[in-house]
Amino acid sequence: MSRHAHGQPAGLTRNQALVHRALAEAEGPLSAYTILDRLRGEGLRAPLQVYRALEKLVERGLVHRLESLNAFVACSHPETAVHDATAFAICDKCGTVSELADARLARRLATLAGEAGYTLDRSTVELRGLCRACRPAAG
Amino acid sequence: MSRHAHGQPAGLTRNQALVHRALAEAEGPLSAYTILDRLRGEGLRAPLQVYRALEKLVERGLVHRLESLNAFVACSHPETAVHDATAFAICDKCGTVSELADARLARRLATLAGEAGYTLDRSTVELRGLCRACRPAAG
DNA sequence: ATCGCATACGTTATAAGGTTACGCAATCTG
DNA sequence: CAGATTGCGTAACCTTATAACGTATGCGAT
Repeated sequence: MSRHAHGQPAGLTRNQALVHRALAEAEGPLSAYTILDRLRGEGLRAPLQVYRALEKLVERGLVHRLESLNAFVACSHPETAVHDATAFAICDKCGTVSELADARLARRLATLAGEAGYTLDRSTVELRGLCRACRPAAG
Repeated sequence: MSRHAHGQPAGLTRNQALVHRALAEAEGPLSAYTILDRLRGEGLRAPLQVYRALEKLVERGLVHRLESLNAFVACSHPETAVHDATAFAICDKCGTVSELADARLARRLATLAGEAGYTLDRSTVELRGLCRACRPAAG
């Protein structure tokens, strides 16, 4: 496995490693600007530094972008080869995010896209609702 | 059906009708600011006028927001009751969008969310790839 | 070694997308 | 008619993302 003992993936540049660590240490998704703020102490100053690092990290499947939130999360199972068919459940109240991998869903999406005449390159699946903790207790 | 002969849904305010028409007449998705620009001739001046209209239109299921594009499209089957489980296929080359409704997908998403401990309120499913016309011809 | 190329970096400025705050007008409801 | 609700218009502002430019560094081929 391409990691050191400290859990940092190998082969990252300084900025990439900083951004990845910020996300890995966060409880939930962070916006690019929040990441920037958290890394000012490390010398980062401009949005582009963060966006460039994020771009590479997303390419490598180490970070996911949550489109409906304009935010980013560290991938919770970076070992997995395929990261472009991942679904996310997002709690509308507390913001908790769960990463879901499901082959059946992936197949259904591929089939649907194919039937509509599209090749499927990557998919965005974001489910909004309430997590167990935030759900009002049942009668 | 709640429409006039001209295809405009009934019960819309002026701004809502303008925004809806702009989207219905467009070939593809439009950003809020593009809508605004197209409606300046009709007297719209500020982003908020468009966003407010969009909010209502989305609530009523007449318009969908494409999160991965930060853009909006008119719903292609507004008669359908349920608009919160719609999937979209988006061509990365020409920008064409197809709206896909699929009960099996909807069920799978509901199941997945449930298994992860979430209630499912609404889902975002956006499939990126190439449409038939843009796909390089096979051998 | 050094040229050419690719990749990352840093900085400034700016574009694009979205919201807050405030007040007025019309409509509905009791 | 009082109060509530909904929509409207304007200005200012905030957040998110990219363009444009130049520098530095590693690396393979001549």
